Amino acid sequence: MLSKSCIYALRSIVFIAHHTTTEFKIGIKEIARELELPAHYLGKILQQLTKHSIIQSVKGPNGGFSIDEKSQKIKLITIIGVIDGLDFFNSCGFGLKECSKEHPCPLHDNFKIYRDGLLDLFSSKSILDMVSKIEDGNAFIQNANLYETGKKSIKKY
Amino acid sequence: MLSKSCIYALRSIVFIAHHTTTEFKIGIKEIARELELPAHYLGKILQQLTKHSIIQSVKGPNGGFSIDEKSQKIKLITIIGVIDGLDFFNSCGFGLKECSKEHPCPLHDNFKIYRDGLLDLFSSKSILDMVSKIEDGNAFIQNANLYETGKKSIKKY
DNA sequence: ATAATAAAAGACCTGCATATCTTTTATTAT
DNA sequence: ATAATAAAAGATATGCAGGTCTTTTATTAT
Repeated sequence: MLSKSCIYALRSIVFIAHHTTTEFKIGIKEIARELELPAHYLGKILQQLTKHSIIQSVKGPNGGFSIDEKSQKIKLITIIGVIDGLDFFNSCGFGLKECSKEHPCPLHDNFKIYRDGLLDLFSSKSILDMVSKIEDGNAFIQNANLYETGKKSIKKY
Repeated sequence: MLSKSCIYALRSIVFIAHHTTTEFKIGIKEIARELELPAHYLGKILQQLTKHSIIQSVKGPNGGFSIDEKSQKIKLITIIGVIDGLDFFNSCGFGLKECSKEHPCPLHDNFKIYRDGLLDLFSSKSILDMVSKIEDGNAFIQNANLYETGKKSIKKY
């Protein structure tokens, strides 16, 4: 639904928002390491986001990426629009060229509910909303450490 | 969400169910023409479906594809499982390896609603359900003819 | 000034979904 | 038997998302 690029973008932005201030920036390598993403590829994506002023970057020593207060209020849908475009939210689940009230596919109404629901979701949630959840300990943007204590994953020996 | 292959499969099956009986079969070329799909590629897909006994095929003159009564009751999710697999319905929208109640991504609950909803939808609807809608004139599986009379698409000159 | 750092930019590679083309096999009609 | 038909099967091509590698540019610290 969302491309990998888009997912990488969203997770990185949230990570940057969580870990930086205008003074303390964070580099591609560290983001890539912490989120387990391919560093060079991530570079391209962050470039795009920088060009669109969704995040800020500084080159050279102590450089890296950060995100200002204002940008943290950006809604997820904006980022999706920049990376993937918004065609998905107006497309037919069965691939019909035109799928509308006048010429619906057999699941038009059903698909529409979910597509519209996701659109509403992405249109209502901001970067900051994600970060808050993480800071409250109610969500994660990094992968679970499989060897963490108390995780069901292990415990079988 | 569904791959092109899967969409081609679903549309073709519905088309076959709508247009054939055990006596009157339909060939790849005609299906491809009517649904505007690449014929040879479609062949491969129909092969898979035949192997899985979701449709039936006969070679030679007057041969082609058909679908028996019993197979028309097959649910869409079965076809999706054959062509795409069902990983999607158990995956994280943010790409986390583990995304669960214990280690949720920031939109875990929201994504889950839509994923589960789609799963229920595909699990409840059969080929026959699709065909019925079409035969009742309440849905289409072929693309709209842009030059059809009374379609908003044109009418601007 | 120089060296070190880190993003930006550009060129290139890879794998897979998608698509095409050709040959083979099964079936039917003559 | 033979020719025609149509799916099956196999080999090959294409396009693009995803990923890597190298060079350039901007910035900072010494």
